[in-house]
Amino acid sequence: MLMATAAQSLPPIEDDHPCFGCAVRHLAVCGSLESDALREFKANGPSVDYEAGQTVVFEGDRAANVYSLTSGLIRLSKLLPDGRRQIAGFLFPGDFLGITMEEEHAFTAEAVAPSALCRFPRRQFDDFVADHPALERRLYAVAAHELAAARQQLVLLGRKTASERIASFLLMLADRCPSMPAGDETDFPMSRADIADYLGLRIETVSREITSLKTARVIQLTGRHSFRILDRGRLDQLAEG
Amino acid sequence: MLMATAAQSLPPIEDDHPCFGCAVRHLAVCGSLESDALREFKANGPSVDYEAGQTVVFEGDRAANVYSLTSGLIRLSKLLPDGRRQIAGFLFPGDFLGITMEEEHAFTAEAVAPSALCRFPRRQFDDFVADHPALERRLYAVAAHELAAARQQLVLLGRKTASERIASFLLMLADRCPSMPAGDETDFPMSRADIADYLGLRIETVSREITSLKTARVIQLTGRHSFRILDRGRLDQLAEG
DNA sequence: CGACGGATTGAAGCACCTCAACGGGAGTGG
DNA sequence: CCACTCCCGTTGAGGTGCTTCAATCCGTCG
Repeated sequence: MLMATAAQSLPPIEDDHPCFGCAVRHLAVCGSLESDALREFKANGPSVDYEAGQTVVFEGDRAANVYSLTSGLIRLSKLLPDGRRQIAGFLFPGDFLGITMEEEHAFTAEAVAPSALCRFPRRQFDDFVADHPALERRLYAVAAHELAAARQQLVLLGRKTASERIASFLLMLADRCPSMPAGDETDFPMSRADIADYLGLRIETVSREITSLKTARVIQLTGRHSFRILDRGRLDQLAEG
Repeated sequence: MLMATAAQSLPPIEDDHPCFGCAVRHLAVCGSLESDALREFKANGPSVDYEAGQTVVFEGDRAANVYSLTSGLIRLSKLLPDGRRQIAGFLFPGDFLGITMEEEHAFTAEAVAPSALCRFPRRQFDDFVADHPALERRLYAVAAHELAAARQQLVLLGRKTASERIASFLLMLADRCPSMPAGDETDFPMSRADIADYLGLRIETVSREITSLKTARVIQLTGRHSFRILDRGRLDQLAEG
């Protein structure tokens, strides 16, 4: 129903359109473009694939390209000199990679799972955006949304306890990537190490807190990388502090 | 010299212009507008003043207005149900308040020091932005910049130690608000409590770490709310981890 | 089967927090 | 002018939540 709503406002495209069948057009920045404009846009943006673990952009690289994620999962991270790592966020299908006015990427982007992206040369992308106000607005909306999410994460990292962080994280996952068949199950492709570096914890702590939630019958582990929420109210309560 | 550079690209305005003499036009979003457009813009944006401690917008308030800070200092914060507080950022003169596509403000904005802002009704502001691509681009640039700053802060909160956080904070201050007369001195108007809630620490820890830096001759306290950097290299090193 | 990497569990340590006392500058009133 | 108070910041002592170090478990793959 949500998709239908989004689809209603989505400009229609033809069967032979290069973006026909794109599963995330209603989510991505592309969704703001009319058929012809989108065709022109996509002409500059070949699809590129990355395997799990591969790096899309390195921190400090010249920001020569921007990307739109069509499938898979990307992590944005930064490394301190001594090896400590912080993951600033995950990109899900439909998300945009390359919100910056700087010359260099500030964060490393790596594929967590096999991922496909549309890649656009930065220069051409900027020119194209300048000619398409709807796209520019959409980009601003995306940036504003990412900013709000990042600030929300600041609250988590600055003030929440380990169990509150885990609860918040599980809720976020349940919201963003519900498993396809059974709606009540959620699977997450990232490792415990990724979760830890995203939540500012150690993997042992992540493991312990997840076990603790399991023991308390708040969640049920349906696999190493999937779970089911048993007591949503309790989880909400925990996440809020 | 920096100001001169910025001023070169700044559209000139007349002596009788309502924004004539505005000290932050080269920093603010307004800087992207030509004289006439700026005049029209400012016609919708009266100046409003707040005293230290007063709230500009409450978390959850309908986002009816947006603001441009012309002088003073604003903090963006969020409160957890049990009173824990996290400050997501500080706004300095020239900064924009109201980057959001949501209906409600996600954070509370309070004046840390006496502050003056130009206030614009959100609706009119959006309409105006839609008619002025240069302003729209500037807003996107501002949002991208804020996003990068927020993500950098995520690294600090997630992975840095107390002394690294303090070092990073002092460097940020030295960068953003150098005291007017002597360039090597920096004063900061916020309390230890504000610093603590920004860095995810307790005030006692902030106090101890500052004392520690003072004892190590890395900084010199020139007052309760001002300091001088004695060993920049060491401070950089500490901040990096 | 044996080895490897990711995840879990246990025990001990430490960085930061909590609680509590003290200090010092600003404002007030005698 | 001093005494008093209040608020903010500092300092000290003890506690704890998460980390660190280490062992074990388990699914996967050669």
